[in-house]
Amino acid sequence: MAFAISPQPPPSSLAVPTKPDRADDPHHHHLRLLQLVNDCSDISHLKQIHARALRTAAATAHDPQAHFLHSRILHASSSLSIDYTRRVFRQVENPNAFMWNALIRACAQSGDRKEEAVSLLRGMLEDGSVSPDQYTFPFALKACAYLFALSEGKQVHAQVLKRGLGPDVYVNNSLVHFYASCGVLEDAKKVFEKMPERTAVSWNAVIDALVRFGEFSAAMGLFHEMQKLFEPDGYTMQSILSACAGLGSLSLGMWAHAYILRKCDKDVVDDILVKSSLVDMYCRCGSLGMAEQIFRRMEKHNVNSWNSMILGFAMHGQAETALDYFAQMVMEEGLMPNSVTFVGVLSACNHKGMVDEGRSYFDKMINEYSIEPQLEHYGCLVDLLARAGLIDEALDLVSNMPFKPDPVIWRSILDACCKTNARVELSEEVAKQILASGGDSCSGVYVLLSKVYASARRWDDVALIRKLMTDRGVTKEPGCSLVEIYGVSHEFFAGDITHPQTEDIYQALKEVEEKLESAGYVPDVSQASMINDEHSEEKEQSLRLHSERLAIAFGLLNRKQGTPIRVFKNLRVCNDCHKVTKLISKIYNVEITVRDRTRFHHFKHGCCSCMDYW
DNA sequence: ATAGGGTTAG
Repeated sequence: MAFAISPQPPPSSLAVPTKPDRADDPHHHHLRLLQLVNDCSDISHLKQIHARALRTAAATAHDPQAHFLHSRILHASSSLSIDYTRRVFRQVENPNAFMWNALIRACAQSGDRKEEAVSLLRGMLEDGSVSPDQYTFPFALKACAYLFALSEGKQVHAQVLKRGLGPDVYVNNSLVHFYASCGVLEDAKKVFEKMPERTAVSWNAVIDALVRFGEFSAAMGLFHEMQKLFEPDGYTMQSILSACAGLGSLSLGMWAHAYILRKCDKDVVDDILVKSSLVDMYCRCGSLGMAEQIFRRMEKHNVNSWNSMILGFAMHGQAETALDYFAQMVMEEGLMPNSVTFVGVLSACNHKGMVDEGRSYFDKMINEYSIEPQLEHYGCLVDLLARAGLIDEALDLVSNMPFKPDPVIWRSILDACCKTNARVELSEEVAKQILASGGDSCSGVYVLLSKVYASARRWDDVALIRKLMTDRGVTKEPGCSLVEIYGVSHEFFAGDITHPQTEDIYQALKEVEEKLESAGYVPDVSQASMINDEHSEEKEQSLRLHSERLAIAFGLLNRKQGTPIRVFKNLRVCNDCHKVTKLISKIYNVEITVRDRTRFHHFKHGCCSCMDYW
C-alpha cells in the first residue's frame, strides 16, 4: 500500500510527494506521475494519482503526454478495477491499441465479463481507427476459450491471419489453447504443427490438449520430442503425470516421478500442484501407499492436495480413511472444502454403500458449505441410493434435481435394476430414456437391458435385444485388460489368442481352474447374459475367456515373486471373475489389484478390498 | 503488456 518511491508513508490527503525545487518542472512532474502509476497496486491510490493529474496541465485533452499517462492508468487499473478501466477508457479521445488492449485484457481476466472482451474486439474492428495487434488477440482468445465460443474464436483466427500475425508465437499458443478448450483437438494440433516458432509453452499447450482428450500415448510421444528442445516445467510435468495416471501405468508413472527428481528445477520439485499430481498419479496407478507417502511428506497442503488424497482413498474403497481425511482437512488445517472435495467424499460413501452418511454429506455440502451440487454430486448420490436398492428414492432425486439427467445417471439406475429382478418395466423405461437422449453409451444400454431380462429369465427378450443390436449395428464394447510385467504392458481381449505366450497362458488357466474346482468353485453365470439359453456350457466358456482371466494367468506365469499383479481393465469386473480372482489370490498367495472402469479392487488372501460391494 | 495450473460421478 505504501508508495514504492516514498520512504515515508504517504500523507492521507494527497498521494503525490513533491520536492519544492522541482515542483514547477512540468516534465519532471509528468515522469513522477508515470512512476507513481506504474508502482500502484491499489485502486484508491490510483484514483488519487489520476485526480491529481487531472488537476494539472499534464492532463488536458489533446496533450500527448496526457494520452500516454492515460495509457499507463488504463494498464494499471486493468488488473485492479474493470469499472474504473472502462470509465477512463470512455473519457479518452482516440484510444490507441494499447488502451484497447488494456480494457480487453481486463475483461478477459475478469470472472464475469468475458463476453465483453469479445464484443470489445468486435467494436475495435468496427471502429477501424486502430488495428488490433499481437497483444490484442491473446486476450480475446483467452475469453473465447473460456466461453467455449468456437465460432467467435474462429473469426478471431481469421483476423489474425488477415493482419499478418499468423507467425506470432504468443498468438499461436493462445490459438492452440483456444481450440483445445473448445473441443477441437484437430485444429489445436494443426495450429501447433504450422507454428514457425515454438516455445515451451507451445509444447505444454498441445501436450495438455492431448491429455485432456485422452490421447495419453500421443502426449507421451510429444513429451519425448519436447525434451530435445526445451526443459519441461511444472506445467509439463503435471500434464505428463496426468497422462501416466490415464494410462494406469505404474512403471511409467514412477519413471515420470524419477524424471522430476532427476531433471527438473527445485521449484518444479517443490511445486505443490506437481506434488498433488504425483499423489493423484500414484492413486490412479494403484499405489495408494506411495500416494500417502508423498502426501505426508509435503510440507504444505492445500485443497487440491487433500482432494487428490480423498479421491484416492475413495477409489480404493477406503471410505473411512477418506472421511477421516476430510475431517482432518477441515478441523485440523481449517481448509475450506470445495465441490471436488465433496465428489471425493460422496464417492467414498458410494463405494462402501454408506447411504446415511452420503445423504448427510450431501446436505452438509449445501447447507454448511454453501456449495451448489453439480451433476457429478447428484450422480454419486443417485448411484449410491440405486445400488443400495433404494431405486425409488434415486428416481425421486433424479426428477427433482435441477439438471437434465445424463446417460451416466440413467445407467446407474439401469445397473441397479439388473441386480433387483423385479423392475423390468422401469428398466425398459429408463433404457428408452437413454436411447432417446442419444449419446455414445448406447451399446452399454443394450447390454444392461439384456442383463435385466436375463435376471428375470426372459430369454426371448434377451434374444430380441441381441437381434436389435445386430440390426442396428450396435456392438458390445470388447473387454480388454492390461497387465504390466517388468514395465511392459501386455494387452488381452476376451478370448485373445494373439499373445506369443498364448499356449502357456491357456495351460496356466486350465491349471487354475482345476485348483479352483478342487477348492469348491462353481461358476457364477448370472452375468453372462448375452447367451440366451439356459445351457451353461457356453456361458461358462465365455466367462473363462474374460480378458482379466488371461491377464491374471499371464501375470501368474511371469510375475516377480512378492510383487502384486496389476491389472487394468476397461469394463467393470463381473461377479464370476471377482470370485475367481479372490480364490486365485488365496490359492497362489498372490496380491492382485484390478483397476476397474470405476475403482480399484485389491485381492489378497481370498478377500477383496471392496468387500464384495461394487 | 501478451500464452498455460486441477481434477471431479459410473
